[in-house]
Amino acid sequence: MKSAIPETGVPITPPVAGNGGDRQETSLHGEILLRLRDHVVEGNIPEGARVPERKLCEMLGISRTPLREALKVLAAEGLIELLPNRGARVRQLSQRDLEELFDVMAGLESLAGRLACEVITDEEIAAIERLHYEMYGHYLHRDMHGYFQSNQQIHESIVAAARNETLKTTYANFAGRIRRVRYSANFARKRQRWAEAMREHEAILDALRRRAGSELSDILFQHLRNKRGAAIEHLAEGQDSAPEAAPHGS
Amino acid sequence: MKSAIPETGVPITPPVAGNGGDRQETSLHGEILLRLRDHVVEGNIPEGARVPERKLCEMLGISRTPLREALKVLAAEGLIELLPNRGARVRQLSQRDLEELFDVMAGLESLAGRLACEVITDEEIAAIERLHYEMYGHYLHRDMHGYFQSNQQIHESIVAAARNETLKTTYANFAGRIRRVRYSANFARKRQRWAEAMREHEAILDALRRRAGSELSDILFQHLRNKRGAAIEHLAEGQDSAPEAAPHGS
DNA sequence: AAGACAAAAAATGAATGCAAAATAGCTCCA
DNA sequence: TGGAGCTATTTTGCATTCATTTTTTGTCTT
Repeated sequence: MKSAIPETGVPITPPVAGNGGDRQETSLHGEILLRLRDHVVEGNIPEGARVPERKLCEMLGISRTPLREALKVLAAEGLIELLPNRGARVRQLSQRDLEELFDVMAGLESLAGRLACEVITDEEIAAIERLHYEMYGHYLHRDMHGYFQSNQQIHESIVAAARNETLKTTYANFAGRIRRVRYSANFARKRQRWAEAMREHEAILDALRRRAGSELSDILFQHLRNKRGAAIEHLAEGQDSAPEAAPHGS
Repeated sequence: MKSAIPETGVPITPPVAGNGGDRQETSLHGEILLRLRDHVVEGNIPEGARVPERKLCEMLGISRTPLREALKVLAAEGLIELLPNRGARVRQLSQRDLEELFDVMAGLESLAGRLACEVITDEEIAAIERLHYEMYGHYLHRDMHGYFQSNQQIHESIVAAARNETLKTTYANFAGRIRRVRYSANFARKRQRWAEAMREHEAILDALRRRAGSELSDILFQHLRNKRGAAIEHLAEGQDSAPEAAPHGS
């Protein structure tokens, strides 16, 4: 490798010499794609901010060609926007966009539940039950973060139990798009909504045990619909106007 | 066999001078993407066939850079595969892949139905009813092709009625992936299954009229599940070994 | 004659170069 | 002082070029 990384910018991750580490990805383009996607999903770039290619190239230590390929893919995934002749910006989600995304996620999880009922094993159910009680513990201790994690794991377990890689990939894609929001959405939970969510989770588990596919499908959809409501409300309050260009005084 | 593609130098479509005609797309890359996607979706390239960049460039009359960008996007969409250092090939769907795709489509339509019930207007329902009777006419006349079209239009109308652009886009993506199969799947319909499908459509319309969301969701899922069954069977019979080179002469 | 090895040819992956478009900067004027 | 208009710089889009990797071809050995 000869291209000395211009010292202009700080590399997004430590400049690993070999491949990207934990993920097996051979091509530079693929590696770039993974890193850029993470970088965007994790919210390191302010929403709506213009992101000059040159800067990204310097940050990543590569030329523009593979970067542009990665950008095109990220745009296709809905994470960024590509304005003709005007560069890439992190996609800014309107309230309507969020509603739509939440609904699609709800549909996917609802589908996952239905499919899971057809093929889930007792062991998988047992594992989800364990997560459920773990989550219940967090609930009792008012441990928001722990609750969030267990909750997420439960939902992911259901998706995994559906044994449908296509679904899983699609689900992951949407999850990435709303990840930022999802997190804050979780903290939006008021005490009451929290208790409600716990009850819904009981119902989910119950339907799952009985392998009641269409029932579970309904419950999951409603559960996520309620979540959506909380999330959107929360965001509507919090970020009314200026989501970018933070006033540099504070 | 080396390439079922027209010989070198023949553009896929006449080299439109201005913009792409009916679609508004400004960038060359975008134009290329649309054309290539259509080209693949319509099945002009044999499945699993290697597609040399050079040849495509000549066909499209462009250089490799925008073409490669488009290929990356198509790969992200699941239409083609990109083997490292070994070029692009049209993605070959295994039977399992198809099952998964059909299930996800079923989930998406099921979701669409549920959402549609919340917001659909009487006019939209009336339009779907018209399509339904039109389809029934085709059914009575044993007009397979007409039936197929009306059927497709009904399903698309339901998706449209959900008023969720994200869902619509995602649905279109999956529809593209299985389009080839979908078509032949349709011809797989035996007389009996056909009658069954008509009855299911009656039920769909009924649930829609009553705005019975979760009921419609169930019916749609089952309807597509049955379709899936027919399609997969058909393909398992017909294309054991050679999944390409469709004898479309029949 | 069949298989193995090696060199040539071709294809891919990435970098660089160049023209067009957009943004920034500057001058001039009311 | 503030804005319209023009110029310079930056940035994007695409073509071209360079370096590897893969594939093909040809020869030699057993």
